[in-house]
Amino acid sequence: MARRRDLQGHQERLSAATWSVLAEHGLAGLTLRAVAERAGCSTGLVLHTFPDKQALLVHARTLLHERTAARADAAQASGLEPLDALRAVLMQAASGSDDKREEARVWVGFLAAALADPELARLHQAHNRAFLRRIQHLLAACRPDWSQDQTMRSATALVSLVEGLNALAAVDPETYSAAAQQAAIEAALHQIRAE
Amino acid sequence: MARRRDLQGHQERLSAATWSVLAEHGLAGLTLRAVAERAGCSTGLVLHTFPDKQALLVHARTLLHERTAARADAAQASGLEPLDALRAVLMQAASGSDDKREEARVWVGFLAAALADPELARLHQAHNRAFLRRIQHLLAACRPDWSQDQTMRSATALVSLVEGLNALAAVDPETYSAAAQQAAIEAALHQIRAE
DNA sequence: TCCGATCCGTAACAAGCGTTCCGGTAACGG
DNA sequence: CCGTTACCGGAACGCTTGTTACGGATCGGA
Repeated sequence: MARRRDLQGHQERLSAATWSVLAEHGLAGLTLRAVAERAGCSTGLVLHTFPDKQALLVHARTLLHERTAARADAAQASGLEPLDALRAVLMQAASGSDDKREEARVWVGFLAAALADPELARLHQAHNRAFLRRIQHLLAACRPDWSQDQTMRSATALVSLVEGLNALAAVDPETYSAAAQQAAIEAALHQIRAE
Repeated sequence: MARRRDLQGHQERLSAATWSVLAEHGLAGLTLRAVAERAGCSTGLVLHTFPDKQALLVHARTLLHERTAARADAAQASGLEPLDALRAVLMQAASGSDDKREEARVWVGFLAAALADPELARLHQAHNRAFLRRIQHLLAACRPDWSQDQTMRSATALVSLVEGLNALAAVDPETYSAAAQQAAIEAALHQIRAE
């Protein structure tokens, strides 16, 4: 026997480095060497931790979703009233702060990578549909009088609004500032309440 | 003197090939060789038509915007009532048909490329802000009683909704079908009318 | 203490990239 | 009809990429 490595720790550290590089240098700059340098290790460690580059991307994408899902869980639990819970979930999903905007850039990068990689596309679909279901359930609690169709339509619109805000803020943070995003979400919530 | 080349024709053909490759193989598959093969020419012609790869991307991005702007102009002119004009513009911007969905994939690709390329980011901002202003003006015609702030907020929400629908439909066309997109846009328009 | 198994950094590999350059070729003017 | 000139294809270059293989470093157990 000999020294035991911290596999899970390496995976998480390399995934974090992947996010960082992806946010800063985009998809084209996301090389194994750049990830290794950002993580402070060699490219050898990267491919001892993951079988290949795609596996690294898949792990980073999955971990990103788990983080956001946990954050959404916390936001959802914080709100007592159904509408407050819905607001909290939508607001934390939007890219208000700087680190959230970095996360939005990473999200756009993974989205573009999913255009060519079927596995990443599968992951994106699964995660986005889970988010859609979450909003749908919150919406049903807010408006139990709505039909399932109407609830579904409204959930689709809310999710599209939030992800559209994120995507646009990733490249144009001035126009889509935190205040502009909050105002847009608040207006959409107002519609939910009033209609 | 000798034979004269069709510079503009080559530029347009290569830009179209760029869109096609970008939609099918993503950012990573967007190589000069792939573009040349799709256009049915050699890589030499590509770099005789454009100084380098970035210039090709910039031209393709600009041409894409001009096409969509022309289509938006046509949609805007077709509607007699202000609300109908707004509806027509939003609907043509959404990715209902198959070729529109391909366009949405291209848009996502350029968006991700803009994360690392400042020039592409500049173009994206300019084009998106122009679209935002267009919606803002249409909205002002629909609701002259609204304040400028309220008009601006609503325009931001509408643009984010449409671009979010496009981005999500690019990777998950089943969930974000043409019908789902139209329903989401129609619901947003209903809010404009009712509020 | 020393052995041996385990882990990781280094260096090399082939493949593919953007880009350059030159030779053949096609078209126009005389 | 022919010579000149502009144009384009294709091969080559240097570089970077993902991936692999090897050797040294490092720790646990006897």
